Amino acid sequence: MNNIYKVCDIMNNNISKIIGEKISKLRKEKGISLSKLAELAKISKSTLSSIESGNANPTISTLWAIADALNVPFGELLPKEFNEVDESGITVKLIEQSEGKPKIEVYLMKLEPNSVREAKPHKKGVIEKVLVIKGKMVVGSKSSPKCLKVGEEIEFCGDVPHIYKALDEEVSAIVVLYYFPMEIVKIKSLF
Amino acid sequence: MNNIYKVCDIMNNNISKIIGEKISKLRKEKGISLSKLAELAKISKSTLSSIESGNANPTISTLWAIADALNVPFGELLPKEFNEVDESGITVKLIEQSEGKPKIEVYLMKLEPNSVREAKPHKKGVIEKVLVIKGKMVVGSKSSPKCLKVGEEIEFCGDVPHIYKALDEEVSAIVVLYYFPMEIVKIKSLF
DNA sequence: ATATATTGTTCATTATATAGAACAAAAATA
DNA sequence: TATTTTTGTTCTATATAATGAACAATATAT
Repeated sequence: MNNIYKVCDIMNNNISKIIGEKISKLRKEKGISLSKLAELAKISKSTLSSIESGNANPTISTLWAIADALNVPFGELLPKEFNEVDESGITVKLIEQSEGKPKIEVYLMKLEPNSVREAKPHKKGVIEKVLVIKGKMVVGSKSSPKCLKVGEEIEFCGDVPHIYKALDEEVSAIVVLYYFPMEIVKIKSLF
Repeated sequence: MNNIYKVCDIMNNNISKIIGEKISKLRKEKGISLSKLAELAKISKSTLSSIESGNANPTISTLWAIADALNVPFGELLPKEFNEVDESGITVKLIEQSEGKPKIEVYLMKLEPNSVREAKPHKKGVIEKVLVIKGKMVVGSKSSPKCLKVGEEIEFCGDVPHIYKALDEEVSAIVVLYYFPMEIVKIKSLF
């Protein structure tokens, strides 16, 4: 038993546990029994039982059959992605990235009401754009943040400490990082 | 849901084939050999070989290890989800939606080189914003579309026929739909 | 040119995911 | 009430996913 197996086992356990819980939750929401779901998915009860209890490492075909039987998209069974970070009520998910000129990263940021994130400076020459999709937030350089509402956007140099703060409702925003040297700080109100 | 794929893909090919092709494609894009990827993912060459060739039914832990080694989110290896529409080289995926005022929908649009999409008018009072993340594209109302490159964005009334056209490289763009009555058409160049 | 390393595939072996039967407990039936 | 059905779990047996070695074909190095 070497390290590789050890690592695999640990990883596997976490994923399996999350998947198992999701399946169990979805099944109960649909109000069907484990036996019934196994029958619908055309897999054995024992297999489904071990998957739901988290002591399994199911194959893709088995999972697919379960998703199909539950009538949910496959991704519904999976844990949150690696690129999805959750800290103190703020979730950041990488949507898209490009290695062009400039290099770009696009994130979907979700903030629970009144949550705050203080971000350390990025490298010199990083421009950050924030476009508010839902709610109201205060965002920008820590020294002079601006209040934005739905549809508004801000751009600022990412190389200084900056802040994201949701007001008293849930907030969604698209955050775009441009990696190249510039110095623009402006705010644009669309509506 | 998955029924669609069951009918369209799985009956003929199968999930394994699709997954195998995706992994192979992603690996070649990264420019690494099968042997190297197997090493990175800490799985055997033979396993990876059979997965890529479509003659396998991998476990979730194996797939997870491969996604991790490729440095892509797990979902990247899977067939497209239900919210992802593919037509003539253009993929549109719903990223986020909000029922606020205005109602907003955010999409990630990916266009293969030289692909074109002509969209029918939305309802009156829909404003559409397009932010280019990668490549160059021609976008806007069909009568007066504009050419945008990375970092540039356009807003236009969605209630007229409009067009999305990639130039000779792959294009990614964030598309935001605002559902409320207004009449703005403007273009803003950031860089 | 020869030697060495790396490519991806195929095979036998090993590890393990799934199936199927047996089981007790809880519901549902009579 | 007693009987039957259905619940989810836990075994053993079987099917198969993953491994590691052997392989020919290329590529790289000496």
